[in-house]
Amino acid sequence: MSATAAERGREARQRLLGVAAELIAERGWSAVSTRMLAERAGVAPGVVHYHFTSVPALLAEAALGVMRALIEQLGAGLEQAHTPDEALKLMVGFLKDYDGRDPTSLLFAETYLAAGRDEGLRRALGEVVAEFRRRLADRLAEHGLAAPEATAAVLAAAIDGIMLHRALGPGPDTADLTTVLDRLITPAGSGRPSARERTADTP
Amino acid sequence: MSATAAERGREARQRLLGVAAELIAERGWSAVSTRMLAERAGVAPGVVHYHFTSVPALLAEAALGVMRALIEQLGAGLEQAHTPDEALKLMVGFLKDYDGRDPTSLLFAETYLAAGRDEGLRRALGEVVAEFRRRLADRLAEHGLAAPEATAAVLAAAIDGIMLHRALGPGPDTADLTTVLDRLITPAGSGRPSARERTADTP
DNA sequence: CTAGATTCTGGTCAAACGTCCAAGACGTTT
DNA sequence: AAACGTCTTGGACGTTTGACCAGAATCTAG
Repeated sequence: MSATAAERGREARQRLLGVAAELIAERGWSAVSTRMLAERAGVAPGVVHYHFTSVPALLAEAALGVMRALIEQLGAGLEQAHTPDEALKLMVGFLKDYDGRDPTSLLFAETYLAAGRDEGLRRALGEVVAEFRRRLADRLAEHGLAAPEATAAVLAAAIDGIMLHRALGPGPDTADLTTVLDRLITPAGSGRPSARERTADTP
Repeated sequence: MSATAAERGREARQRLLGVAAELIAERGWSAVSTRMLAERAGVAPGVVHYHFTSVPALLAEAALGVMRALIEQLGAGLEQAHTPDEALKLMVGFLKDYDGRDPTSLLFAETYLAAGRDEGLRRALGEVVAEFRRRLADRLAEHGLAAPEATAAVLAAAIDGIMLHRALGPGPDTADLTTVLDRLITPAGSGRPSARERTADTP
């Protein structure tokens, strides 16, 4: 088996993936070109089609890689949260880092849209989102919140939507956001969370 | 002044705007080309640059036109709503029509992203969203809801985010969605029954 | 040291791109 | 009839695109 040659190849491949994620955010999914990728990655144009079957295939692999890593990180954080409030705080904290104008947020949005035009990408991305929703719903259900799946879906969607809107201009600050989103996990008519609308048994 | 010639010109211009909105949704913002637009609009390629200074300028005008019209329509509906619940029902009703895979939803998302790469478009789109948020916040404030601006921002963002996520696969149905979003306009600890159970009492 | 993989280079290819323009078409005005 | 304003035509321009490939380079294995 080769060691140095294969390693350099793997490195070039990885560099291309990283550069692809950057460029998707900067220029938009369909505006990323073979030569752009090659130049920024510091390789000859031909290398792109040596490591990947096509440019869209490279973009899809790059985007899914970043998204899976991030979702995994956030999901792992959720496992540490002991109350829905902690989970919410964690998610709002994410909103601080990813404000809709940064490369990661843009990559997410671009990938969402590209998924609508690529069946394979759509399926893969759908799985990533579904898994995160499931993990969040599990956390919420553990604490007896009503309609945990729907709540998780709305919460996750709200986070993404807020990122999108923020890119257009200033929105509510973190404190106000937390106050409002907190309503989602604090059912009406209760003085304290998980006191009245409890429908599931906590283990 | 000419009459028929100018009229035909105006018609071709309008047709190009309509076709541009379609193609942005179908192919993505940066994948719409001069010849594509001309062919579908049934005009010669040269007509595009006769009526518009550039392709991006045409795309921006087309997208803003559609979005302004839609936001205006929804805003007008809000003026008719007498309670936050009615406003919420109206917005969830919109979600039924625009589910994230339809041309209008895609146009919205594409324009959001394109705005990040075009200062002029960003400003114009920001104004459209801000005006809608303002109208929604006014409605919510009229009924004494706490933090009406932040609530309106979150509600509007949640709607957009839900549309995005829906494009990837089935999410919660309308009823569950209404239940959860209802929490946003029915603060906890208010002592009042859930908004769903109330009918038309005004404080 | 040679034979065999693997990776990289730099260029070619047809096609499509945005933009522009000279010439034609058409109805109105003089 | 002639001149005019407005819109349309179809092609030309230079550039860039995705994909591809023959050969050079580099490394491993025998």
